[in-house]
Amino acid sequence: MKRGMLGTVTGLRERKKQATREALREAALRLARERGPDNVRVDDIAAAAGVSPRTYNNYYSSREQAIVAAVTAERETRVAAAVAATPPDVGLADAVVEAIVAQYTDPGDHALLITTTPALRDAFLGTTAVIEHPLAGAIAARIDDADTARVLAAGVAAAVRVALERWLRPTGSAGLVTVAGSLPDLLRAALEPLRPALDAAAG
Amino acid sequence: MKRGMLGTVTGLRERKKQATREALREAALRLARERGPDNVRVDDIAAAAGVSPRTYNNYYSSREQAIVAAVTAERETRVAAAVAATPPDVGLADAVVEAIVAQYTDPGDHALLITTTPALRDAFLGTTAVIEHPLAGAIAARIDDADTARVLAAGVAAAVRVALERWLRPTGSAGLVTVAGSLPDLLRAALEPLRPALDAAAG
DNA sequence: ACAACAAAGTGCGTGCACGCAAATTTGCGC
DNA sequence: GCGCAAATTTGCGTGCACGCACTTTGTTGT
Repeated sequence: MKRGMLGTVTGLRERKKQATREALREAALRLARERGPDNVRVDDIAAAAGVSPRTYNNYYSSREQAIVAAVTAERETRVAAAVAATPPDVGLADAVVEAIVAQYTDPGDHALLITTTPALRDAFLGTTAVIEHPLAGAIAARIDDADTARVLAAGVAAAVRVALERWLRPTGSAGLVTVAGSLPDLLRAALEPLRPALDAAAG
Repeated sequence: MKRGMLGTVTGLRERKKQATREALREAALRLARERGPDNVRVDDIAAAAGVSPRTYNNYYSSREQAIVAAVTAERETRVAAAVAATPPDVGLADAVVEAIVAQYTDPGDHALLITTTPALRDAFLGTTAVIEHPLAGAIAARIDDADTARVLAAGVAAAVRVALERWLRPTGSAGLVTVAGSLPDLLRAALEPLRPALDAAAG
């Protein structure tokens, strides 16, 4: 198997695969915008991407995943990269928090699309799990304990999920205020309680 | 609607509902043991519990949930109760860790059944999310910040999930040792990195 | 260039989750 | 007891995820 100097595979196969992946998620996003998320069948997405319906499920394992994948793109790798690129004199807690906040600051406003449908909300919240492994790798590079890094990454991902839940809920249940501030603020607030754990592991 | 002095509903309706729930999960567990998890259709479970197949999905939203629900029973409420019952002179971190370890010490050995099928493994790992809300309540009773409690509970749940993943994986991928110790040990190890966060919130 | 091989795409069949609306059961005041 | 309103159960239809076997398409060694 021919490979580039870094782990990236240069073969036509792999390029075609990524192209199909991208075609699928972009088709999904476009159709969801046009018709509304509920009026898009999985067959439509597959047809728009020029593949069979069965192939769709070789790439995405639920109808909603393609849509949220188009929105979140490659957020997970960029979070990990941002942590890895942070100079060592910045504390681990700061590195992680800033990386998260930066990557979750949404340039294009996809919030409207996501909040529309409950199933999309859930799929979107599920994406927090994806950052877990890359982030664990980035943290492990700064502390020398891979197991601890894994737990911390999982904790961070969980905190991010909590922040996103608060952001997506207009109101709690009964009259309680639950000030839904800006997403960056919510993220910082949710990550705050984990700072001691990150600092302790890095110290 | 008539209610007891505590939140519990005394009506026949609610009792029947819980009875159905229990009948379903016990039927699911029994059939899974008898035939093996893959040879149990959702219709069989419903029939064994004396309800229609459609009703099954009014109680459990996936085929595997009933089985794991039978195994985990009401672990989540007992974890929360254990934390709440811990005397205040015990640190929050100790209270949480011991409560988790105690409730995840499995009297009946269901490990064999769970590890058999990938889908069951996933469903079992999914149950960690259920302890999140009760645990958040119990933690919130000890620190006066509900938002922080929520994040900490989510972090703890995530750590438990990591521990369970390690427990269920015989080996990593390539030759790496990854000593899969006893579950209590794995739980303590996974929760260790979060202690600073718990202590900081309690202090 | 060509053959052998591996990997991705496809069609089909099965089981499943869930929305919806009709039928049944339960709780409660009379 | 009686009947009404609400909650629960049920049947049905639809869309979906995925295992499996097979075809198509890159890739690799000679």
